[in-house]
This record gives sequence, structure tokens and C-alpha cells, in this order.
Amino acid sequence: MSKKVRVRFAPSPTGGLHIGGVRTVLYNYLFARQHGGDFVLRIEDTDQSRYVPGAEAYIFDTLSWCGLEPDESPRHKGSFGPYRQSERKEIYRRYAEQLVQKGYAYYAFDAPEELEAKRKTAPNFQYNISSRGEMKNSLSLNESHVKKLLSENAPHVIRIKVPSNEEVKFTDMIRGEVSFNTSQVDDKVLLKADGMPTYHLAVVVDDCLMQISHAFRGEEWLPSAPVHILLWKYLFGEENMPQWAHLPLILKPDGNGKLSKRDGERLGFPVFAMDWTDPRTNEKTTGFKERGFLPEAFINMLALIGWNDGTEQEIFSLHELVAKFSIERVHKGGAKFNYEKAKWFNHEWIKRSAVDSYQPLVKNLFTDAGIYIDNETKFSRALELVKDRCTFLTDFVQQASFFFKAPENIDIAVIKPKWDEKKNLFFIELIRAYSLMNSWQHDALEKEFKELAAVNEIKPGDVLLPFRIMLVGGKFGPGVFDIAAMVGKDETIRRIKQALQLL
RNA sequence: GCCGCGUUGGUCAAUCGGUUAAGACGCAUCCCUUUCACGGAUGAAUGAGGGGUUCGAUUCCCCUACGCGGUACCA
Repeated sequence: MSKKVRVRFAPSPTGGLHIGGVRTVLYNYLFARQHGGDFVLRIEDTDQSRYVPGAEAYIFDTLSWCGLEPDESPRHKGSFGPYRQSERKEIYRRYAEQLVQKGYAYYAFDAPEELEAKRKTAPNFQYNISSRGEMKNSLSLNESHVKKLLSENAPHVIRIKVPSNEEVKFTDMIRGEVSFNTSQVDDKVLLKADGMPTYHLAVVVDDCLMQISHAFRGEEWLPSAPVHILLWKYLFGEENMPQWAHLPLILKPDGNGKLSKRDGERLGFPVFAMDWTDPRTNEKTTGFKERGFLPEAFINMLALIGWNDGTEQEIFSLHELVAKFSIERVHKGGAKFNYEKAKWFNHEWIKRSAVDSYQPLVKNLFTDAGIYIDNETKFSRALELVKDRCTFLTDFVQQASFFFKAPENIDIAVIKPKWDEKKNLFFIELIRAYSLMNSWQHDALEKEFKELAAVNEIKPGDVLLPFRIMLVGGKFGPGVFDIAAMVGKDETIRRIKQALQLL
């Protein structure tokens, strides 16, 4: 009988969520949904010195912005809790002791400073089969000494006793067969002196207790996989181990290496999903959300970093991704992040989506910019008219504000050099002609405009651009008569008059 | 250093031994548009190097080079 699909995302609450992390969430989510399984969010807060207040809440906010709600988490009820590792402290000790009993682990009393000193003198020091005899631990010390130290509560850790010269193999869902020789892996600490587990112990214990069937994580974990496999073997049986998939890294666009927050700052693009302010330094990092990305576009872009369905399709809704995603089609190699492509995805989503799906978001942006919208229908029509030229949600403010508010800056310089009395006269007559119009519609406005130009022996092209500048302030925007029609009779005439005074 | 994992245009990438080696982003040119875009068309640009296996390798194997990751009482 095959296990129910259960996957987990296990971040440590140390700061904002990097796009690599969000992609891991996404792949977990897609896999779970596709197989009718559960998606668990587990907080790996075993390092108390790195705990950052607010980081956990940020993770929840990010997941909900992305529409990737977990089924179980510290905030969602589930029957495998608690979902915060700091609240499961005693559990890990039990398993660590069990390993010691079975002879798969041992107590080590070396002080951190001693180890540090050792590493200084011996450049490639490894705590392993060849060195553990010289260290202070329950393997090298005699039994009564160890008992004494333990009863005195001497600070100690528990280390895994890695066997010598064994091949550890497993099948990665992305990479296929991967193998390591245990002589290369050292005796990793399992339980720290403060009683907290390290990642190594915590993942396998929790993955087992939470009945995780498939474990996806970043490629940086691959080298420690043999430790986890050994632990599974010793504790729960290798046959019960989840299937692993180590995801390729997202690399910086220039040069090589993992994409970091710093690269975003350096190159001017976000790497976090949402704005994040570090409470300790007050340092602010911008997010995709605040830059004006649609969550649909963000998710779509992330899914395609390292994965495609083999066809030419690039635009996928979350729903389609659930149906088409397959972990086997994920690339082995890392991908350089391409912000231009990210922008393209957002642009596509803005163009393709119905305006009302993001209208409330854009309305907030207008409000923030001090433009009050009182006519939703007109607002909707305005957005429809300009959406093709918006790469970001924030672009709407620049692209559509003139429908609701006269432009503050009028780029007179564009028309001034070619301005003459003939044009001036044309506009004076245009004001009169337009004031007389009963039907204020696109076609009528254009017809009137062109007839008047003909009468004045002026080329429409020579006055069209000035007219645009008068209405919107610059060389951009949809068709001029569309604008005039929407702005309304009084306002159109008012803007012409006002601009004329500047010329 | 050691171990592991990678390597198709500038970037993302398809190909599961036989193709003129797709497509997308970006770039360039042109068309459309009396603005800016959208849209359409065209173009430049790719298998790291060397050995095998094979009738035939981008594809399978080995070596080298290069890159990345790990090498903590961090995750």
C-alpha cells in the first residue's frame, strides 16, 4: 500500500522569504495538490540565537499572498503538531538517547572553544572515525568517567557515530541515483548542548512523525543527505524514508553563485516575495509584491525557473500548474535569475487578466498617490484602456492618473519649438467647436477635430501631439480621442485653455 | 584540499541516438500606430575540451577543464 502524499516546507524564521524558498513552497504545494495530499508548514526554529521576531508571521503573510495555504502549520490545525520545532524539544532528546543506547551515537564533551582551536591547528580537521578516539567523548573515555560527567551535568552534545567505509545510496527524484562513501562524512552533532536538536536530527524525526512521504529541499542539502539516510536506517528503517528531491539553486544573474538579497540591492530588483524590514537593523528589503507584481505572475515565473512542461507554453495559472507540474521534469542544473523575464511574466498577466481582478489593488495605489476614485465604472474603463502598457501594477498610476486629475507637469518643451499663431488659432477654434458639441463621443470628437484642421489648412498630425500633451502632459497614453471622450467636455476644454496660457 | 552535484545561444530552455538543434526573454531591423505601448514579420546568436561506444552522437560511457554546493553545537 502506498503512503498518502504528505509534503512539508520547513523554513527557519530568520528573515524574509527568498524567491528560492518560495519556489520550494510552490513545488511542494503543486505536488501535494496534484496527488490529493497534504502540505505541511513546519517552523525550524532550533537555533535560538538566530531567531528573528516577525519572521514567522512574514512567512505566513507571504504564503497567503501567493495563494499557497498550508493544510497544517502552527496556525492551521493538524494532528501531527506541534509544528514548531522549539515546542518539540523533548521528542528529539528521546531519539538521540535511543541512538546512543543502540550504539549509533555517543556523547561528546568537547567544548566549542576546544574544537575551534583544533580546527585552527589542524586545517582539515574532521570529527570522525579517525579522530574521535582522541577527543573527549563516551567512546574514548571510560564508562565511569562518562557517568560522572553526565551526573555532573557537564555540557555535552550527542554525535552520530558514522560507520567507516560504507556506501550510502539513494534515489533522488530529480538526479537519479546518488551515492556517498561514509568515510567522507563526519560525526555530525545531533543534539546540541542546549538540548535542541540540529537540523539533521530534527528533519528525520519530524519527517517520520509527521508521516512525510516526499521531501523537497534545496541542493545545498545534498552533501548532508548521507547523514539523514543513516539516521533513517538507525531510527525508523530506510524503507519508511520519504522520497527525496534536491532542487537546483537559483543563481545570481551576473557571475556565478547563489542569488542573495545583496544581489537584488546591487542590481536593482527584488529577491524577497514581500517587503521585509529586519527588526534588529531596520534594514528594509523590497519585495515583488510591493514592486507591483501580481501573485499569479510571481508564481508563474517561479514555477518556470528550472521547470517546464515540455511544450511551448509559458503562461500557467496555479490551477494549470497543479495539473501539469512534475518533479521529474525539474532541471538538475541551477538557473540564473532573469529579472527581464520576470517583468515579462507580470506584463503578460496584467494584459491577459480581467481588469476587475486587480482593480482594487490599483485603486489602493491611486489612493496612496492622492487620487480619489469615485467612479468605479470609469476607473475600470480607464484601466482597460492602458493595461497593455503596464508592466507593473504601479505603472497604472502614471498611465491612468490623467483620466482623473489634470496633469501637474505639462511637457510644453515638446511642442513649443514648433508652435505658431496658426496652431494657436486652431486650438482657440477647437475650444469653441467642442463647446458647441452635444454628443461627446470618440468618433464625433475626431471628426470635428479633423474638419477643423482642414478648414484651417493644417495637418491633423501637427496638432494631434499638442492636443495629447495638453490632455495628458506627455508623449504617452492611449488614443487622444479616447482620452478626451473619457475626461469629459468641460475638463477637456479646461485643459486646452490652461495649456494655451503656457504657450 | 576533500566530497558531491552540474555544464545546449547573452539569459531561460526543447530534444529521451538520426532534426535545417524548437520556443521564450533580451537585442536589431521592418510593418502597424499622426504619441507611448500592444500586435505582426524578419534577423543575429547555442551543444566546454578530449577520448571512446555506435552505421550515426547534443543525447550513452570515461577523462580533463570550468562552475556551483557542502565541509559548524546554522539552517
